[in-house]
Amino acid sequence: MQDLAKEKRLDLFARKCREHGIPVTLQRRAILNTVLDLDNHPTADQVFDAVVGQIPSISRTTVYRTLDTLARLGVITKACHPGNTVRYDNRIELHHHLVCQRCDDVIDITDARLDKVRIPDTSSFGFEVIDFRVQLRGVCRRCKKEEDQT
Amino acid sequence: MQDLAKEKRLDLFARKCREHGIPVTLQRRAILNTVLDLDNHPTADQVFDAVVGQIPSISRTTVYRTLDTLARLGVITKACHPGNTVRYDNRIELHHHLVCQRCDDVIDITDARLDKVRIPDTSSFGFEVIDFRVQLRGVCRRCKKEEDQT
DNA sequence: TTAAGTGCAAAAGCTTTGCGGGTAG
DNA sequence: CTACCCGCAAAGCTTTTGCACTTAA
Repeated sequence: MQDLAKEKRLDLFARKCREHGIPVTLQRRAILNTVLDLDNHPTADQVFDAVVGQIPSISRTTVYRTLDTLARLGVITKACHPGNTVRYDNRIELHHHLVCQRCDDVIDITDARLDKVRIPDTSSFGFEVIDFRVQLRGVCRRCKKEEDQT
Repeated sequence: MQDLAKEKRLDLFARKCREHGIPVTLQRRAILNTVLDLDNHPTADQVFDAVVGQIPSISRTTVYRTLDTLARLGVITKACHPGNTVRYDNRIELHHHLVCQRCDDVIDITDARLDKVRIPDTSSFGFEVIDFRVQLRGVCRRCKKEEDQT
């Protein structure tokens, strides 16, 4: 990521910390900084490997905790990525997903307008598109209720 | 899932097995059957818990292996679902993903037309949409090359 | 018959937890 | 000063591997 964009993100981070009353620590800054440099959807472990270069004494635990914190603050996002904890889906026809950002629940929806999305040309990536899916990200009914009670 | 749809899917499975020359075993049928009943994007472990009721002697290993096989045959799909192996994304602005179904790699793309997707009304789910992302699923350059060589 | 699948046990990964010492505000 | 954070070690999960036995075609 470019330096200017990085500066802006670090500022955003500082502001969010003040808003939420959480301290800006050396480790948090270093971890954010590292994620901004890593461009390909790293796992927590990959971030750890990269950040150890800057702070040799840092622990895995801190990296896991901090990434979660940064995502909660909205300074980075969690990517929906096929990973170790795979979920299986018994629908093979075109459909879409509501993904709750609080509880990670996924709800199926069908919508004719979404089905008609025009697929962009991906040949410059050498990528052949077979099908697609729209993820609508937000907050589900249950989590919204819990929020209201707080 | 309704009985008719289930029958059709079990037939599809049988056909795919013949095509690929792999045996239709008792376990595979039971596991597929179970996934078709389970409607909410189950993990392998949740499928195991459900299928043990039918075949008490079945092992976790078989469930893991079979789900992978079924997904390879295209009889079920893997859902991109936030799970244990979370990936983090340093982009917080609107963008989309090319997801390779062979190697699980994710490539970022931006596309003005995709950005303009009309979000459907999700109020009947009590779901509040905050943003969205289009996943284009297919085969990446590297995997396509490997396929050609085989 | 025979290639492939299955179950078991053990290993390998990944992530979380509890706790004493340390640090930002 | 004081609440919150950090590192460590250990526990807890989930998933994969190697091997001998069993089974579908």
